[in-house]
Amino acid sequence: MTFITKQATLLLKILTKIVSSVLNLYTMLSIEQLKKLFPDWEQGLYESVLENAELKEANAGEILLKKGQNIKSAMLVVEGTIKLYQEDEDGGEYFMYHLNPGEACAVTLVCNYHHEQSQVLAKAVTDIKFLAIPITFMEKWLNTYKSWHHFVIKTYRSRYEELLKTIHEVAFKNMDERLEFYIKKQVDQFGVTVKLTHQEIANDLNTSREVISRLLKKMEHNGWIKMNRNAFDWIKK
Amino acid sequence: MTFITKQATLLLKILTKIVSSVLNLYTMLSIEQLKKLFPDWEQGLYESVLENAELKEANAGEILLKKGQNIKSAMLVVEGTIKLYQEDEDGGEYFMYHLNPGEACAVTLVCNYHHEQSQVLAKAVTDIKFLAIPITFMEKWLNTYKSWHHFVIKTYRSRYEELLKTIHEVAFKNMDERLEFYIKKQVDQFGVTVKLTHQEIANDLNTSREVISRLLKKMEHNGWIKMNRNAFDWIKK
DNA sequence: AGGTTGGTGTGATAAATATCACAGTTTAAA
DNA sequence: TTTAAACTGTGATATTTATCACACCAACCT
Repeated sequence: MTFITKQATLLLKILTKIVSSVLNLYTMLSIEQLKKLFPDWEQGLYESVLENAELKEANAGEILLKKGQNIKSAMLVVEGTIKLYQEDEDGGEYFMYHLNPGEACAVTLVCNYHHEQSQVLAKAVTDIKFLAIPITFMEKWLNTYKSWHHFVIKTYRSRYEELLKTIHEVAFKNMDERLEFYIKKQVDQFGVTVKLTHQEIANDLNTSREVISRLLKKMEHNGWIKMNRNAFDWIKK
Repeated sequence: MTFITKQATLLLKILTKIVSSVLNLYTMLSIEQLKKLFPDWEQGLYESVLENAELKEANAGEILLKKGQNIKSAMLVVEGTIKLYQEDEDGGEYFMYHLNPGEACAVTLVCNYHHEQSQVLAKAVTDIKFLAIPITFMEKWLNTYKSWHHFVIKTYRSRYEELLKTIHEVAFKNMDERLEFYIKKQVDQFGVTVKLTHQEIANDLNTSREVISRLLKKMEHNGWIKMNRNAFDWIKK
C-alpha cells in the first residue's frame, strides 16, 4: 500500500517534470523575439537569458511584487503592462509609472544578492508574460556582458526620471492637475478611452472616490472628457 | 600696434595657462585622498580622474545646477554637503536628499552626451569641493573601467531609493510627519542642533513659514525640540 | 538711544481635500 | 423579474493647509 503510494508519487513527479519542460518549450521565447524586445544586447547575453530565465505568466490584476518582499529574480517584461506603485504601510498606494515590453523592473535588478527587499508594489494591469532571472546572475552578467551593464544603467536612469516626475506632481500640484497628468499617462498607454472606475483612479492617486468623481464632472463640464459608465473618453486637444 | 597687441594677447594666454596649472597642482587631489573617497575603483580610473577631472570649489548657498540647465560635466563630491531639490516652474522647491563626499550626483552621470538637461536643482549647503568630469569621458569610462560601471549603478540605485522615500513622504504623510522626517535627515547630517530658520525649512518642504512655526511650537510642547533663535535642538528619543 | 531688519507667534479666514451620509442608476446574479 | 452589488452624483461637514494681517522681539547699524 505505502509502496504503491510511493511509486505513484514518484511517477507523478516525473510526469510533472516532463509536462513542465514540454510547456517550457512551448512557451519559451525564440532568440528572434528576444532580439526584438531587447535590441542592443550581445549574442551571448541572448543565449544566457534563454538558458537561465524562466518565462512566466500572470493575469491582469495580479500582484507581482509587494513592498518588503524578498527579491529572488529580476523581472523583464515580455508582453502586457505592469503598474509600479509606492505602497504605504496602511493600505495606501500611489501610482508611479508603467512598465512595458522590453523594459525591466529597476528594483529587481539588484547587484548584491543578499536579501534585497522590494521598495515598491508591482501589479499586472493586463495579462502579462515576463522573464524571471534568478538574481545570482545579476552580478555575473554585469561582469560579463557590456550590453547588460548598459541595459541596467539605462533602466535605472529612465526610472529615476519617472520618479522625479512623480515627485514634481505630488509635491507641487493640486489634485485636479495630478488627475490630468494621471489620465494622460493612461491615454498614452491604452488610448483615449480610459477604462477605469472613479474608485480605481482614487486608489492610484491615494485620494477618495468622491474627489475624483467631482473633478471628473468638472472636466466633463469643461469639455475635456466624455463620460460613460466604467470608462470615459479623453477628448481634450 | 596690432603686432604688439597680438604679442601681448599670446603672452597673456601663456601666463594664464602657467598660473592655472600651478593652481591646479596646489588644489589637485592626491591619489591617496581619491582612494579614501572612492575606495573601490581600479588604479587606472584614479589616474584618469586625476588627469581629466577639474577640482572645483563653491561657497555655501551657491547653486550648482538648475533644472533645465545643460549638463556639461559629472559632479563627484569631495568635500562638504550638497542638497538636491526638485524644482517647480514658478519658484517652488522640494528637498529630496543630501550628497556627501564620496558620492556623485546621479543626474550628471549621463551616458549619452547629447544635450542632457538637468531635472533637478543642486545647492551647496556648506562650502564644497567637487570633481567636475567632462561628460565626454562618461561613455568611454563605462566601456573601460568596470569599477566605474559599478559606481554608476550604485549611485543610481541609492538615489532611486532616496526618491522612493521622498515619494512616500509627500504622497502619504501630512506636514507634521514630513517635517519630522525632514528634521531627522538634517540631524543625521549635521547633528542635533538644527541651524535653520523656519522660513528655510518651509522653502525646502514647499509650504509656508507659518505652518512650520506652528508645527515646531507643537513639537516644543511635546518635548521633542528645544527652540532657540535661528536654530533648535532635536531632543526626542 | 533710535531705527531697521529679519525671525518668530498667533488670530482670522480661505481654499483644498477628506469623510460621512445617502440617493439614484446600471449591471450582474439568482 | 426580482435582488443584490457596484458605480456614480451630491450635499453637509471636518480637517488640513494656505494666505493675510499684524504684533513682538532680538540683533545689528549709526
